[in-house]
Amino acid sequence: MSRQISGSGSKPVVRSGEKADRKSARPMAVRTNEQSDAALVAQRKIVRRKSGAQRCEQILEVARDLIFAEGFSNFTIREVASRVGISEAAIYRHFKSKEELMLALLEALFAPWREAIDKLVAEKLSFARKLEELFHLHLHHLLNERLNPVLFFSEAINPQNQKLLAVMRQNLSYLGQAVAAMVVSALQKKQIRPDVHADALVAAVLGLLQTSVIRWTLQRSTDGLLEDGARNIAELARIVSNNEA
Amino acid sequence: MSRQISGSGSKPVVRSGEKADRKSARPMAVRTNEQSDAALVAQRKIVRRKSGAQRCEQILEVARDLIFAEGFSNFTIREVASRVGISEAAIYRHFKSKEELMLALLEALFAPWREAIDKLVAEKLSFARKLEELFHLHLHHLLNERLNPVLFFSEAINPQNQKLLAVMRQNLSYLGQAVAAMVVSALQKKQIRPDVHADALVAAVLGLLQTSVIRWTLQRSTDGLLEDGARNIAELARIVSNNEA
DNA sequence: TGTACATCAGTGAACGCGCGTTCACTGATGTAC
DNA sequence: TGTACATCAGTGAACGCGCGTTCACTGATGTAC
Repeated sequence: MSRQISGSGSKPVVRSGEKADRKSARPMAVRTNEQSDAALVAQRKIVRRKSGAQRCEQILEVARDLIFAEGFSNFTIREVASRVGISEAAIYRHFKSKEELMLALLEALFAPWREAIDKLVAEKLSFARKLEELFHLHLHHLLNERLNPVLFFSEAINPQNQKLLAVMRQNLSYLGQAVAAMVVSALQKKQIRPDVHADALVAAVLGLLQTSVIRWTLQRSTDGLLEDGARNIAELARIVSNNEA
Repeated sequence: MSRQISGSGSKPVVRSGEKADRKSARPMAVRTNEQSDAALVAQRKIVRRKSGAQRCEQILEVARDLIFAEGFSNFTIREVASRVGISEAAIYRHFKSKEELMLALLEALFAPWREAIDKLVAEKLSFARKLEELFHLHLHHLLNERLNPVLFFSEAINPQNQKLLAVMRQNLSYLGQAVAAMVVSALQKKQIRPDVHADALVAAVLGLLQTSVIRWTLQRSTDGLLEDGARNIAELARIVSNNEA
């Protein structure tokens, strides 16, 4: 898009120097003879190595931060490599392609989220409390763990990549099933009015969760996000609660 | 992404010939002396002109179809131009930049949608009926008028373009205000249980609408979409309806 | 009814850029003897 | 404890490609006289 507005700067800078700075982590304004090991290493363009596993984690972490903070458009192999402090080619030592990197990132993001949901479903709490906890859990993962809606939407938008789309669908349906389990259990325990349709309630809960996500995505601000969302979901729980029981 | 899989084909084809074929609209396998005017025109690379307004509309129409069917990733000036049957440069006679084209497209998409919503809000119907109509209206515009969620999400994802993001936000809040107006009116007319919080109900309605959109975006199928959505929103209306009145 | 001319919708070719990916090569690291 | 060597994480430079955009130019169209 607005390519002429190269506001981000920092791109046409000599990259090797950049990396060295990041690694040696000291001013090093003018090179003198009493250079440190780090500086020498930097001059020789040798980067301290990390084991494969460590580096993989680091790359995923950087990618996660990058997408969370700046969206998908800035998520390039060049940018990830630059932030990690290695060359673009080095990324390919750890991930076969950009797509592989993205799939690995998705798994790293969604796995803990699914675990947390599982744990919650199994807990012995009232329906209202469970909804409340689910909402907090969901937003916690979105905001603090950077399980990013951006990631989520992005490949729904570029349906060229069927694998990523499938992963998205899978995780969304996971959430749906968890909510359905909660609703069914609450109906059995008569915590919910018996005339409430389970499917509709599930849809309403998912809708409220998604509304919060979309609101955050569009506003990029957490102002009132948790409060409003929690209030709405509590109100939904109250409306369907079985007062006669 | 998967660039090696150049499955889409049709890209590295000589482009001028492609255009000519589209215009002359006949086989024209081997050129003979008894060529038609159209073929001659094609040979001379002269495309029958359209007035500015006509062409603008056509370009927007093509862009709309393209994004609706194939998502954002295929939405390029080249592709639009190719489908319209003119050169890329010609697009710039009608739109200053790709961004301008997108803003014009957004307006073309959202304006009728907003009008339809306004009309519905003003109508004299029960709350349940209004919700039902709103749901149908929303999905009708999404699916038939191709007011595309893809468009909607896409720039939420690339927050580099603040103008587009602003338009999205604006239209979403337009919908929110319309629903709020419906709810407030229904509360006044005592069609809704008086203990229902307006904000929460608005959020639930928006949530159900968004759920339908996300479901369609991820599944790209309308199977059961209208039925399920309508059932859920009817159920919501039923749950909050004032039975004592 | 011609004619002269401004305007306007079109053209093909090129541009600079950023992207994902690959290449041959380098030097550190771990390990077997 | 050295030494030889396979492996592995790194490098810089280049690649081909698709993108948005610009260029000088062309010929059709509408209009004033």
